[in-house]
Amino acid sequence: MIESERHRVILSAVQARPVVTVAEICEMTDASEATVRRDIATLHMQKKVRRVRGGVESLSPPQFVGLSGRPFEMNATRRVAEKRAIAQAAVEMCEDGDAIIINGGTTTFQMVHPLANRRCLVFTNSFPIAEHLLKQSKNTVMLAGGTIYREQSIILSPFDNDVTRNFAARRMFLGAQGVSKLGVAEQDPLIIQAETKLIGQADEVVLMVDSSKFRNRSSLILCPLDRVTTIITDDGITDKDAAMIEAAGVTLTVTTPGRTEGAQTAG
Amino acid sequence: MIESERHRVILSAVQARPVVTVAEICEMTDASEATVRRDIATLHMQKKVRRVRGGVESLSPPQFVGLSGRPFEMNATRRVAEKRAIAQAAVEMCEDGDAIIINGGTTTFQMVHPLANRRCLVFTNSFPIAEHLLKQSKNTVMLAGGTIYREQSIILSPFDNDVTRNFAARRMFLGAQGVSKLGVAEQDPLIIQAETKLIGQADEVVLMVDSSKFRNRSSLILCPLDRVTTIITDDGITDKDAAMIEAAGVTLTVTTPGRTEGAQTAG
DNA sequence: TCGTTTTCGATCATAACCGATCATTAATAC
DNA sequence: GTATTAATGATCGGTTATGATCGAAAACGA
Repeated sequence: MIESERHRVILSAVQARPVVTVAEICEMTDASEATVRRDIATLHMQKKVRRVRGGVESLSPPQFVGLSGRPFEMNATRRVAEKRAIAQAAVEMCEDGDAIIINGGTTTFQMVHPLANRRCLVFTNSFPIAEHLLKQSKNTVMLAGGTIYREQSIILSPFDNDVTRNFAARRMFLGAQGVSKLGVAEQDPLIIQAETKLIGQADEVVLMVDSSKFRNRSSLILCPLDRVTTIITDDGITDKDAAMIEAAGVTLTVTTPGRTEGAQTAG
Repeated sequence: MIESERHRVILSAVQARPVVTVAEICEMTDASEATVRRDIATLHMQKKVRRVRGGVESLSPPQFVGLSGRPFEMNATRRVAEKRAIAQAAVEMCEDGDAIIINGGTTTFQMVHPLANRRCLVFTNSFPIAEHLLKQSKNTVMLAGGTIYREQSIILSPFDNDVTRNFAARRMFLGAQGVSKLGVAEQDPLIIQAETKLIGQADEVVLMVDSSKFRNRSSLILCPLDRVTTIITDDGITDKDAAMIEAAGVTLTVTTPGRTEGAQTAG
């Protein structure tokens, strides 16, 4: 087995469960202990995994797994201030009693805090979002059924005929990896699959992306831009991108991360 | 089980109930008392848990409001020893790779700890069970879709065509409020509804009830006794009840709460 | 208060793990 | 074909974790 192959095996093993021992990896790869240790050292240097005595563990789970208090930690996510402001603006679009869909993602996750004292009907495919809303809010929570994918922390069912098809919402809130005139883009096929299932169940689609996402090029297009009703972003957006959005007939809401309240609407 | 793995287990266990004893952690991790003490000391230094005489406790007591405001954890503290012994015996029926269904309940919830180092495919309608298995075990977790009911902490969908129908398991593990020759009884119609959905998806049904449940009179019959393959209970069961079970052609497993190993099978 | 039981901390031998080194093998270049 | 390089596996010494033992300390019951 070649080196990159082993690395792949290790990475996938680590995301399948919290911790994998050296011996287990030896067995999986038919490599010697020495080689596995070298692989682990390499991946550790690349910050792909955390090395612990006896084996490796995933880099993310200490937060995602380590419940107690806040689910997956802010530290893991970049541009928290922007995401918080965007999430705040998103929640301000909701009223008590609304039926909304919140797709899993680090930006949408920020909605759980402003949602704390709302009473909406929330459908989500994100385990951390459901967990947080359950424990810290009075919203009614509905969850998609299926396998829980640890890495993405989303729940996805291979079957089409699940509870998702029976839920109709006024709005769906959605994060994404990239936005361009080609449409809304993601990187992970699994996430595409999960989002595609939900996107048809809402009248309006609200896309929540910080301004850096307009510079991202991701290969997988989720949907065209005109499927989106509203885009919420931060004030780092360029005039050119703003023009592009308005040209597509999409409402643009620009937030100012500094202030808590700060949400100015334009377009 | 390596160090970081044990730490995970401890953190997760502490979060499940207010205080966990050293002996309990030994059992969960297959480690010696000395090692567990060292682990506790380490976590205490890291301010992850509080070390108390006899075991560990959570740093944040208020965190213990489960999904609902109160009931889950409180309820779970009744007859814990019995429930844990029963859960232990239940897990011993499982092998790695098995597809099993675990219905929500305080008795079945105790299965999450012995399941820590198994690798099964677990389908559940219980949010807390999914949460714990996800965070502290290597098992693949599948979750039923639907509304999350805080009081019962189960997930239930009003629709029949959900992911549940596509899951076939070897065994289903089930708790109940009462058992008599009339059958398996519950008190909450919602729980009846949830259990009915699952009970048809498994070849064998394993009923986990502590011996006090044989004296309970609940009005809602879930299923007749002969739908159950095995009943696991504790040694408080009367000869009369044992005879009744055997007369119904059900295998009876009696556990001895005091001992760690203690599971004697008869019938 | 005393004696009993449980829990704790320290010590030590053992075992597991790690890092470094070196010989061997495989791949590639010349 | 050989030479060069990288990767791998085995070995070994040092380090760290582990489990058993035992005496001390703390809780408990009378």
